[in-house]
Amino acid sequence: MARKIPNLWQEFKRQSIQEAVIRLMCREGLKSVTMERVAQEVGIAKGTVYLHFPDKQSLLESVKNASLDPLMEKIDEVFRGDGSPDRKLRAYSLRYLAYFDERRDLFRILLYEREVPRVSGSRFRGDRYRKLVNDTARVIREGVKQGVFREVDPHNVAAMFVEANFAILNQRLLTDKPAPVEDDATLISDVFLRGLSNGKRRSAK
Amino acid sequence: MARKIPNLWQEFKRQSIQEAVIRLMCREGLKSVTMERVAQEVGIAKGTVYLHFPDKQSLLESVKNASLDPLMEKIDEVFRGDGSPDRKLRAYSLRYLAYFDERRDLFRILLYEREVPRVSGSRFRGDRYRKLVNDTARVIREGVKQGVFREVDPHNVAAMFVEANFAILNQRLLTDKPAPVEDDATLISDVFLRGLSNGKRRSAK
Amino acid sequence: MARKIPNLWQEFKRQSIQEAVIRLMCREGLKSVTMERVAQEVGIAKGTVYLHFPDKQSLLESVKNASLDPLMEKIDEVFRGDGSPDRKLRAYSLRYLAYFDERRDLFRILLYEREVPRVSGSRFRGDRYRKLVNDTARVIREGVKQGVFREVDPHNVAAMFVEANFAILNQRLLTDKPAPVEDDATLISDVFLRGLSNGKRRSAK
Amino acid sequence: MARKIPNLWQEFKRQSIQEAVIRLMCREGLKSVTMERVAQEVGIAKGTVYLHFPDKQSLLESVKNASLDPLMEKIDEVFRGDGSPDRKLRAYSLRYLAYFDERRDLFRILLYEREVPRVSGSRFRGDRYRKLVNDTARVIREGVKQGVFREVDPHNVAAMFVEANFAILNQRLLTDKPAPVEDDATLISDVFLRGLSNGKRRSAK
DNA sequence: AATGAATGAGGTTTCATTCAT
DNA sequence: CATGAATGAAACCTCATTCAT
Repeated sequence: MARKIPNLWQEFKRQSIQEAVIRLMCREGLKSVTMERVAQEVGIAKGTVYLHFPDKQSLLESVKNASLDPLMEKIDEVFRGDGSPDRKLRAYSLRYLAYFDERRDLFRILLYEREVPRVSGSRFRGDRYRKLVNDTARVIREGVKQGVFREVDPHNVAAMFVEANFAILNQRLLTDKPAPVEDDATLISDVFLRGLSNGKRRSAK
Repeated sequence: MARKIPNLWQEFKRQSIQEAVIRLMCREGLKSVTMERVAQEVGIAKGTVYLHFPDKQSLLESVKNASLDPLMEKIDEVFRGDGSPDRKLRAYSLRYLAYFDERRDLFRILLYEREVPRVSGSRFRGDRYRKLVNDTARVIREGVKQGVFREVDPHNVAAMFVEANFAILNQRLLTDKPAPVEDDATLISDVFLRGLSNGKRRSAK
Repeated sequence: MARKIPNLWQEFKRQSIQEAVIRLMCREGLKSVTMERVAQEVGIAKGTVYLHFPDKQSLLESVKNASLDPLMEKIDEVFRGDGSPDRKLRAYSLRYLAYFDERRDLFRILLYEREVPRVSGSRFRGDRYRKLVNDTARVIREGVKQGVFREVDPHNVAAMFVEANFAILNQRLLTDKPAPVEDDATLISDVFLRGLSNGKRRSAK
Repeated sequence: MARKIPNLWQEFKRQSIQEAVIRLMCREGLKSVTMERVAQEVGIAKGTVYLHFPDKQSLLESVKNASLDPLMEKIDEVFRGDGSPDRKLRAYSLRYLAYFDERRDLFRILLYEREVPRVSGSRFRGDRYRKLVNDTARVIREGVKQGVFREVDPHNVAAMFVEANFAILNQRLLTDKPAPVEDDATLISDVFLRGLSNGKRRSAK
């Protein structure tokens, strides 16, 4: 039990550093995020940062992860829930857009600026992205099995869906005053759910 | 006419340099693309590169443009043609995926690696991306006007469509043996055309 | 008190670098003063120089200032003293010439060589030069008010006086064996004090 | 006689280049005076400049000389004339200040900007400067011999005189709207002629 | 005589990382 | 654990000068 205290303390400092990075990014742009400035911002010495992160790459990665993990959890939750597949997809879009709507400043940098590690080289090789697509694919596969969706390749459609959400996200991040989250989320869902809708079931309705 | 020769020669050298960059990128990754190495690769002096490109940024940009411009032209051609809006979208997907299928190596880096200039900071602010979305939006707007598509926001849907194509592109670039281009192109078109299909027209069927 | 030690150490290293610059200047000329060579001369790494001076410009500037400040202080002292205006001018010349008589080597470069920052572009716009002229003008104005000097434009005459001292300084720096400092100082003062002498006072003789 | 034509032509081109340098200096500052830009400005090739000047240093030097030579000639003329020594000094100041009053732009750069060769390293080692002081010294020596001036070291006083004129010149170049040339010239002459005046002669008056 | 493409030495600056204290 | 001075590789860019045509 005495072991746990330092761990908590360690964890606290890790977070302090990550937050400093975020503050720096938002305030002065990625270019200003040097190990020196980060340490300064936390109020510790440059060398100390290296006690918590092996190198800069890892630090930025961890910041990105820390920023995206809550979203991933929310989506996990949605997917693990017991709504129907189409409802799950609708919920996905809504949560997704809503999440980025807060902290627009941060994500503008985290997503757009080159040099933020795309987790092992590229956003598209990232575990996170793959998991997202896979999980979505599972939902779609489920929908197909249930006859809610027509016969399509779940994995490909999932990629399209994820990416389409990303597209709208980008439109929103770049617009100064985006439309209400609900409207855009509905747009995505509508296009996709129609696109996936099973003719039979529909006419049956 | 004697005047044209040096221009051709200049152009040839510009291309030699661009090709050196591409070779370097593919062989050793973007990190190895320094002005020094590029010059070495071409077999000229560092300073000579600067006779053809004002700075590194411009060089990388030109490489990217040179790589993507032919695609943009093909798509322009499709959009300027006189097919119906839905046919245009189908053609878009097909040309798009087919184009990247050649030169997979190059685009893996050009698209994924951070630090390749996204033309003024970000792929999503890039002129090319904007133009693509705008042009696509025009097609969709046309489709809506003609009653082929239901009432949607053409710009947002265009963004989704463009990005969905990109999604599939990514899937293909990351897979070792992707499905036939036609299959994937059909998938995209099917989802979107269904998703956009006008109820009335449907019922008219 | 323990805090003061690093500050002293810092200051010491700053001075080591400045001295290296001076040594380099004197030995091999200004052209050889590159950041690389300076570091080499001190026996530290190139980057370390930048821990003490933000850039090369600042370094050279600081060397010049460090070299001239003691003189400025001496002259300030003279001017703040309570001698009569003519005595102050005499003292000025004497201190001025005496100061440069030591360290002739250094000043030959510091004053003559192009490229030593003239503090904001030119020796004649420099704060130091302006202050010198202004302070001298004040002394002359005082002399005029007291009736020691005849009515002249204090600022213009001050410029002449300062520059005439500089002229003699140059003559001295360029001669291998200059006359005694006192003789030259007396010469300047004599010419100027006569030139400024008030007719009335004269006739009073 | 056929030989003379190419010489004139050569001379013309030399001057074209010098003028280009002057234009460039005045328009964009010394930093923009690269061999490339100079050639561009003349409308010839970079290499051609080197047919007329062995290197950049020489070019700038020649520009400075070409700009100052006419002044030197005027002063020579004055000194060779048969006025009395004091009249010669008065004339010197007048011509000197008047000369710089035209072309203020050019001389601001030529005199102030570092990096314009001071002719073999320094303005004070320059032949021109030395000649000026020597010639002036000769005039003063003459004045002493004639009993117009009291016994002083002609060379040192000459240096002071030359430099004092320079001082006023600087004041004028730096002021936006300087006093009339005559006023400043009179000031210098008055101070110096008084300072040099022979007591006896005066009282004799 | 003229050209101008090519050179490459030379310079400044940045910053991730190390390590002695 | 923490520090922060020191490092030095690495990158970009400039431009005077040369020389084959």
